[in-house]
Amino acid sequence: MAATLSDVARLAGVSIKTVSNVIHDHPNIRPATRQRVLDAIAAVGYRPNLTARNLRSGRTGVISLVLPTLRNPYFAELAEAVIEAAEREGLSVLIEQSRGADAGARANTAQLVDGMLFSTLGSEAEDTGLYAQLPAGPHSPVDHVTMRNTEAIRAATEHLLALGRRRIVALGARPGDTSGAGSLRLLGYRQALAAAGLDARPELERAVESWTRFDGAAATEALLNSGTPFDGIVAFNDALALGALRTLGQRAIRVPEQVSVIGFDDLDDARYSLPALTTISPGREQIATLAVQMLAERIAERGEPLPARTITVPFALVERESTAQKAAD
Amino acid sequence: MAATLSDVARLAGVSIKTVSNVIHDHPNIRPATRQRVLDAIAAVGYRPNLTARNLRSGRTGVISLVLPTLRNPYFAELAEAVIEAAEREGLSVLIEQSRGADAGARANTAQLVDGMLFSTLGSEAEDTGLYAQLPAGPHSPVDHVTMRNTEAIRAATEHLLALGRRRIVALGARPGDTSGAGSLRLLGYRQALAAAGLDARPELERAVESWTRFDGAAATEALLNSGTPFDGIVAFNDALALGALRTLGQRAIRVPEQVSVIGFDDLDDARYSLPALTTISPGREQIATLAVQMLAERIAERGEPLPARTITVPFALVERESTAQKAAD
DNA sequence: TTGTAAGCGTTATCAT
DNA sequence: ATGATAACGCTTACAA
Repeated sequence: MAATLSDVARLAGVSIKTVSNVIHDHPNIRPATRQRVLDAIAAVGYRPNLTARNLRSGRTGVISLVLPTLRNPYFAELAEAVIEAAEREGLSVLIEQSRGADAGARANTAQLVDGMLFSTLGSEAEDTGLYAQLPAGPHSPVDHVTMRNTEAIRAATEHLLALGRRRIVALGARPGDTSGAGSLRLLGYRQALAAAGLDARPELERAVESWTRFDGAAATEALLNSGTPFDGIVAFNDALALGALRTLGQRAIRVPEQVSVIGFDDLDDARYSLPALTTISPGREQIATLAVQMLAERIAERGEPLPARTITVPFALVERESTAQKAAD
Repeated sequence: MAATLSDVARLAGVSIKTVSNVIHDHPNIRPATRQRVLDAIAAVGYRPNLTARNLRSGRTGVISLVLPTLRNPYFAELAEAVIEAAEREGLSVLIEQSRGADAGARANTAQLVDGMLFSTLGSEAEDTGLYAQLPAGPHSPVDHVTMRNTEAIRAATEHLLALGRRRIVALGARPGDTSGAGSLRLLGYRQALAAAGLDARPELERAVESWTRFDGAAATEALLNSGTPFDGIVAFNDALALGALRTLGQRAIRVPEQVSVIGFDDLDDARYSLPALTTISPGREQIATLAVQMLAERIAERGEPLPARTITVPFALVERESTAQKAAD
């Protein structure tokens, strides 16, 4: 149905090579010929067939982004950042939902894309940045753009300490975790307490099943019911913090007057919660940009396998209402 | 680099046609031959080249979803639903962000995909379901899966009326709107009031710039400042309703005791707000499923252009805390 | 400056 | 039951 190169060539009375030359702005084309070709292109409404071009070039201009779910605003905002970064590199993004980046799920579209981005590598629901890999094989090198999990939560905790908080809850610890964002963040919390000369209190390290608003609300509920006194909450992500705010609101506990709350992720939601949530901005745009760039490099260097690289991006603490200074202090 | 059909054929000592036959489970293959081919496939780690297959078949197995932004949970949840529906049809989804489905943006990946889904057709930021179209041309027929905008808001308004509310605000009207979801929903609101024998009060129809949490909060602020008394809010989407809840919370106005609030969209957020938001569930999964199916049909019927079709899906009213019956009533 | 022709990896039509 | 071989639409040496 669609017009092809030879349709155009026939109409213009030239060879397909000449048409191709015009399309690719090759030098050495007589202006008259060029014009004739352009007219023919317009006349038949020619659009290059990208599939054929892809077969020839071995590239598709598409990368895939594998993430657990778009319903989680963290991943939705990450996806948006990736799509924008990819567009800047002239790449389109195919989104694939998959818990745990199992090879099976990858194989799905692996032949269709030039490269793949994973928001999480293991089966842990937690994420720490982005992984980039060519679709080549399971053993090809993986680049990683990550964030300063430990330092950021340490800074968050120190922020509450500086406000005079002394009974600070770590919301989001996970029992058996020894790796992943959870344990890195717990470490930062403990470091901050230790540096301030405070003892770690196990009853202030609250475990959750998953880093969701629901679990944040439930854990806060349980915390209140336990009677353990506290005056600050360092939540390991914004969803947990927003859940905590909900429970505190329900129980009529005032934030920030009675309890200071800080999150991690800087979701759009954090700006509109009541009160607006102080949080760690992990550098999402930069993570997306760098991961896409590294992947684009790998795609370009096809054949010369670059060694796996890891980049860590800086974070920022965004102060909002939930940790505002108490008026009477 | 990757093994091809002829690599396999050479190793198995057969022709590529035979290999292809084995791959496609064609009949009439001697078991011994089949086994030899399968062994060869395993030996060289052969994976079919999808790009070549696409060129041959004229299909890519990819559709694109064009939407304004993933940061808006409405679109993120819609995207998730579309991706899941597409997976069921064996399709992958490429996400493209674009305000207003201008032809320029479409052309981008049009050659790469078998079909396109738009969450909004005109330049209006509002959406009403999904539009489905082949990448063929701007004049090809467009299918539309939509929701009962008017009936749903009418039901929402009647829900508040049934609770005894009489001064019900319509939050989300837009000044010059004569078409699109906004005007359809305003119509439903007015119908409900009229049916209840109530006069429409212009001061209760509150305009907003955009259907965001921010504007919902601001409009509610303005409403309170205006001194206009009201006891219910029908928000034209959940974002507006959540913004309203924020302002009401800040002003210590109790929901649902003093004011009942109902939204539209049934976002995940609606479940976790304080109080949890009563809302209209517009049948998002069904919209996504039907739109993908219609598109898949069009892709299959390539050549026999089906006429443009429109399907309207049913809605449901989801009762939560924000319209709970007042205890003392 | 332009044309001819090979080849990307498949699928599918013919023979055999 | 299997093999040659011609497309699919494009890019690109190589010729002319």
